[in-house]
Amino acid sequence: MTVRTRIAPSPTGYLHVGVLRTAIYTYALAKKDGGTFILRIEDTDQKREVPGAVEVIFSSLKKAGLAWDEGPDVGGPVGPYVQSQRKAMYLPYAEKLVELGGAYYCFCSEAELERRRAAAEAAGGTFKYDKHCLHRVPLDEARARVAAGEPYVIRQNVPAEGRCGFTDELFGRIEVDCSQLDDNVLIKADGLPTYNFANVVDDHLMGITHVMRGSEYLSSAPKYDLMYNAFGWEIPKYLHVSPVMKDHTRKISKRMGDASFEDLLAMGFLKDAVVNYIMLVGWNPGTNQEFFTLAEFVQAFHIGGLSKSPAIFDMEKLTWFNAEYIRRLTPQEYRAYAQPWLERAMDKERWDFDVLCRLLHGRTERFDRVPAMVDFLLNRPAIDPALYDNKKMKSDTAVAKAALQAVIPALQALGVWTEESLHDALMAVPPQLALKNGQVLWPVRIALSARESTPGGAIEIAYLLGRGEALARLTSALNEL
RNA sequence: GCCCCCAUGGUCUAGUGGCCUAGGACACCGCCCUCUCACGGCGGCAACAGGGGUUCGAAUCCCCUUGGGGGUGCCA
Repeated sequence: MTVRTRIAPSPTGYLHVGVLRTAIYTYALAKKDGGTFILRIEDTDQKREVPGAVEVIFSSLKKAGLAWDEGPDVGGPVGPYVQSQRKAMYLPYAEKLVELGGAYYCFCSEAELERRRAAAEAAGGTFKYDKHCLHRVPLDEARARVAAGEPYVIRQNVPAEGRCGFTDELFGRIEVDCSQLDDNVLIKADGLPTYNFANVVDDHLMGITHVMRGSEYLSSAPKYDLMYNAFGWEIPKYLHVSPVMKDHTRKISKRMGDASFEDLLAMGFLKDAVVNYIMLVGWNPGTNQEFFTLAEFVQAFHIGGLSKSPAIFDMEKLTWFNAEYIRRLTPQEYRAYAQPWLERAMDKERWDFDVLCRLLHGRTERFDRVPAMVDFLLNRPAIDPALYDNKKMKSDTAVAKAALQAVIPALQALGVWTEESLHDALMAVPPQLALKNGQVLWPVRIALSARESTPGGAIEIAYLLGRGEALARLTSALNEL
């Protein structure tokens, strides 16, 4: 039997990192066995419809490298792959379930139910539907009322007593008293199915062999098995994965300002770095390997490596992965990524982007930080005199003054203004003054940048600034001393 | 409230009864390299939530407590 898995996102307008992670695992589960990975859009909640959201899912999943074999755009043998387009398929199954005794028609109004729910909660309890319509409305009467056009829903008929449960590949057998379970709505008044029904019908009809989803479905899974059994359908293997958290008590939430996959890319994270990091939030290979291409991950993936507890998303570690991935870029690739960020910050005609990129490449953790790394070139900030004092460089304001006094004429005398000529001219100064290299180069770099740390040292910065600006900065710095 | 699940450093985790003096990575600290920073190299700080059992032996098995997550929707 070939493995068939599916990722079934709701079109929200962005790709949640938790959904991305589930998608990566689900993809790997199928692909490691040469199986089929399916994309299904779960848009049965029309109130939440977001225009263009499906396209965001397409582009995000593609960027992540997760190519689906069947889906809304590429089609497939068990389509359509958008639940709203499958609308007509659900009602017959619901009616069949009614016949089988696993469901019933319900005519209670939403407002009435809401009133009772509020009352139950005010009393400190939980509202549970009392099967009123199951007991009070005989099936033929119910069908007549439906035929007459009366609004209705179809509810699952969960046994009032006994135990029910399901088996998860990771968590094992989980059971609960059926009395704990509510008779959920399967078909809404608008005719569309709820997730609780659509997922069972679609997973069956689409031949899904392994159902992977968030652990928020752990509590409702027993109800799904009840339906599979009522229909006589084969139960798929379940794999519930724990949530991705922002801290110990809160899940990652786009609505609470946390970054989505697209947001991370816009911040200057490389997609491969994000995907690589996400893989490891809640999964480990059992070895010390941390760097995985998607293909390597597919081979390494195994269910036993999944964690049962929630995992906190660590932006610091993602940043480290990103920096590692950036360092592995070729200079050409780096340039392609950095160029837009540099152009946003500075005039490409005035500044030498080749040299800038060479200096920035090994120091870039995220591309959105590039502009701040080079802003001192645009305008020299005021120099804090304390910057000249550096114990390790054996530099202080007196040393700085002597160094600048010697460096300025030496640079004024330079014929060509290149990194090489600057290097030779600056390196000639320390011996003349009986100073160490750092005692000259540190003050020069401070005078040029007014910064404690910079991409590149005195030589590179002097080159980038150009003769006029560099000498002007050195001269004014000397005057301020 | 009730039900389900989970529990190793600050974070992600290895560990499935003796290989554990609890391993790796991020972060942090120190040293080296060095014209700054970064990179790189070396070293360091830091955890089995608590309490009971079971066992010759428990991070590993059981129970309780505590903490955390999830569910309790005509959301998914």
